Amino acid sequence: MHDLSYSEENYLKAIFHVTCESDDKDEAGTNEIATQLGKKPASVNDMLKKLKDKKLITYEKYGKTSLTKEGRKLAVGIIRKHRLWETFLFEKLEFSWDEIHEVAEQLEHIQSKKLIDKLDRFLDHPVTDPHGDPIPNAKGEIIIKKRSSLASEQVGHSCIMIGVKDNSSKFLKYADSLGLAINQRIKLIDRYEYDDLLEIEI
Amino acid sequence: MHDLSYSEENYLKAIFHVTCESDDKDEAGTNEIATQLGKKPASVNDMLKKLKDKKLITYEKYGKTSLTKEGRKLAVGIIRKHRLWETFLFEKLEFSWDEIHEVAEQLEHIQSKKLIDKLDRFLDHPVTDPHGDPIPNAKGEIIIKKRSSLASEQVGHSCIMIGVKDNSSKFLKYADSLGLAINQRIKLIDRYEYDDLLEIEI
DNA sequence: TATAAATGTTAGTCTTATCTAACAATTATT
DNA sequence: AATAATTGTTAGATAAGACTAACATTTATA
Repeated sequence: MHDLSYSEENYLKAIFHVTCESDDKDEAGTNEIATQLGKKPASVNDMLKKLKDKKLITYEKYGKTSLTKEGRKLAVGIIRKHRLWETFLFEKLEFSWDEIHEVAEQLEHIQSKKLIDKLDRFLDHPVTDPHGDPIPNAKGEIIIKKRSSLASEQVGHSCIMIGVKDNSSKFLKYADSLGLAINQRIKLIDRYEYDDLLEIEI
Repeated sequence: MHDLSYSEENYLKAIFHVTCESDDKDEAGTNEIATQLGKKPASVNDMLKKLKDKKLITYEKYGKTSLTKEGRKLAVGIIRKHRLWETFLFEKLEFSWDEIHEVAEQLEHIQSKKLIDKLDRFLDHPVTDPHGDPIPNAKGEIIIKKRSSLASEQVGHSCIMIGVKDNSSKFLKYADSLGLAINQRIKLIDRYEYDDLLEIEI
């Protein structure tokens, strides 16, 4: 049906991340997508035209972008692959939390429906990846959990960490060093007015 | 050190197959490589120049090509990845004999030394892939078994099938339907002079 | 609301990898 | 050895995806 290039897949995924997976907005701008992907706005502009021609996004000159039904379906498929591979790397190959993202960025582009279905079964149909992000099912359904960020919690309250926003190796290593992990209970002890630095109890 | 493109990797692999893995010759011609890869000779010519500049092959105008030590090392690395992935697909994900090659063609290009080392351990350091081909070890050593083709055996003799030359899905399905499999004993019953068709007992 | 800042677009260039068509060299054959 | 067949090379075209630099539009702000 749709045969997407490596690049086209990355753009769809990026658009999904800044729209569907964002709490506030449901449209993406050229610059925003460029930042997300580490590309230049001019390159993004070229690709938006192409994706529009393929009817995977809605887009008008100087306007914002969002995924069409078809585009969203494809994006979710890529994210499903990414998160299943992350789970495989973490659970079966004993990769650490901070190493899996980079390798999954490559593995997510492997084209084989059968492979993903079999991987899903091999992993026993996991529902979240090692970072706490939901894994879409084979039908393309994804449960986007309402999550509130630690920064928006009130001092004195306690909560459970269900995921992280920043999947960079640097941040995850830092989180690890603090003892932060998925399903870890966190109590907000204090917030410094000056720079919103949080003091927490793990 | 060397960062190869998807395409460059495929060329190195193809050159390895028609030289190092061949019984008769140790050099490859432009046409031969083109056939192996399903590309045009002109494209191969361009790439040979590039690989020569990178010191991965030896090549002179109108001459034959062979891998340098460095080129061979890289080619073996790709083949190691290919065959480990094939083994994974067959043994862990229950893919069939004829389905694994196509998917491994994609997986072999994933760049992560750690991934391959961990996959190797996960599979318990296999020495041959599901088609009977040897898997190079982590040092890049590969045992190229002396194999004689069934066609060169004498009538009345019996032998053990250790591998197949043609990894195409079409051929492997046919082999399967005949009851042919790795480690299968085969007896050569008769050979027809007319077209060298063989009659065998499985 | 006029202007500055931010954001988005276009035109033109570059690289990689492929192709076709024409040409050149080598090898095989009569 | 002359010629035919095969094999290898070159030049020029194309397509994808990225870039820079210049320009246009929209949004924010003084």
